[in-house]
Amino acid sequence: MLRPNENLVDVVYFDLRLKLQRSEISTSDRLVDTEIAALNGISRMPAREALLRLVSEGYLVGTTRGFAVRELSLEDISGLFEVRRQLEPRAAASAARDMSATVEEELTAAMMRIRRSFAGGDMRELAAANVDFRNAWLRAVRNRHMAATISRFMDYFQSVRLGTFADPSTAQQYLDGLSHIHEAFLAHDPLAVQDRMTLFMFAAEEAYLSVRRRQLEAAQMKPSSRRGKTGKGTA
Amino acid sequence: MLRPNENLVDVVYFDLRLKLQRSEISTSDRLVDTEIAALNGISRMPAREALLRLVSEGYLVGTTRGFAVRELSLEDISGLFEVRRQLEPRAAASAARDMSATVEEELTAAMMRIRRSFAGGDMRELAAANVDFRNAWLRAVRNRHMAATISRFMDYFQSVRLGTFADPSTAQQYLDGLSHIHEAFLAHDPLAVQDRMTLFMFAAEEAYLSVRRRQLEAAQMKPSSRRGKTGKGTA
DNA sequence: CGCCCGAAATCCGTATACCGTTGGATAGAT
DNA sequence: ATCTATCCAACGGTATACGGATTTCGGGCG
Repeated sequence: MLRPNENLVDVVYFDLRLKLQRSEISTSDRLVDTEIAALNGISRMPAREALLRLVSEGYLVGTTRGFAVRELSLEDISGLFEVRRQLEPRAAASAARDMSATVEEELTAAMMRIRRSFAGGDMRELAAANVDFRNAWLRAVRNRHMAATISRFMDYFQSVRLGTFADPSTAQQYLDGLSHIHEAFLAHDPLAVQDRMTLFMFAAEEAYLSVRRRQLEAAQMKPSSRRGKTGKGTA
Repeated sequence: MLRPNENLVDVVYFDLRLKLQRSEISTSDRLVDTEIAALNGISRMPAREALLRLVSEGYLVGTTRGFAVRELSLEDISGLFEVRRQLEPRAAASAARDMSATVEEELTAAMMRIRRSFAGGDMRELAAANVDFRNAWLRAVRNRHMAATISRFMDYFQSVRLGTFADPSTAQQYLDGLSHIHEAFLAHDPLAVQDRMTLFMFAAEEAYLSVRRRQLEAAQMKPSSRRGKTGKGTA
């Protein structure tokens, strides 16, 4: 995420982007410019431009009846993870090298929040804490192009993320992997971070693929179901 | 580059993107929506939306007096190349593995065009042929997310590219490096492609940094000079 | 009772209009 | 002649309006 400069387009854009990150918009929702405009007390154009931007960045797709969150195909997931594997381990390693004490604290705070929500079984909270964790180390990445690219590729998965925590053994595996990464960060060991992040990436890809496969199978059984409201609420 | 679907925004967007790739828009030019609209016989909004999209993708920057091509700082160049180094060698390797005969021919055709324009001293033609070469192998990259990301990162350098061919020894080095890559492609040797592409990336980074450094020094001497027209011409 | 056809609503794409800001130009003063 | 203050035009941002395509809904016919 960058800078909410001061124009209406950016306001709407970052608002929607945040909602996307938090999985507050489901795939059955339809985002309509007039509706968003009304909710924010503005005209169509800024809302529309924000939506178009999200489309051009690949988060949404335009339909004949409103905009919808993009659904990832299995090929998409594989492809996106191939890119992530090339970038994230290396970037995390550089973050481990350059990390400040502040970032370290944020990382630990996020990790604790993850453990808590995992223990409490709150999957939505877990997903949010997960975003915190990645944002924390991403802040330590000096290369802003690298950070922005990674951030973008991560955000594509928000629509599937919640599902990955459903299976307890997968979730446990996720928690272990992240703990290892966290430890390596605390040890300021870039190479360990890199290796563990690489392992984590492969496990994550597996998890996403299997979740998505199940989703697609379920959708094939029952290809019906439509309609949905947006779910906004900002000023 | 994707598909020119059929709406005016896309038409303008791809037109501008092509002009950017061909270095037909200089850093002193100012792109103004009304002007582009008039040239294409359309209203402000589609032109404006295309410009905003280019801004959000990082190709342009908005000023209070029209949009301008983004100038890369030395930090930008280093950062962008760090990402490119992570992606391109690997992607080129996969292209070498999966390449069809058609792509192989295109690659050779581009290589010949590069040699011709290099011998003829036509730098603009050389830059265009360079774009052909990368597009050829990029087409063989199955992962479209990978290809799109690489394509995007390459395009950031169009504003500097022409300058890198100015110095004869640098240009010769560039030609040699590319020839080696081409050979490796023809040999269908993914690992050789990967290694040579890696070497090429480092050399390219050096070249861009030094060109840009000279540009910035020159600009500091003579900080004046303004004004400039767009340079369009489509229907 | 179901299917087909037509009307209405929905929503995207495009056009036009207005306003505030900013940068430059012009004119006046030193 | 140069510096400064004021004015004006250019341009981006936002709002409103219109047209066309597509989907949905309802009524009539088989």
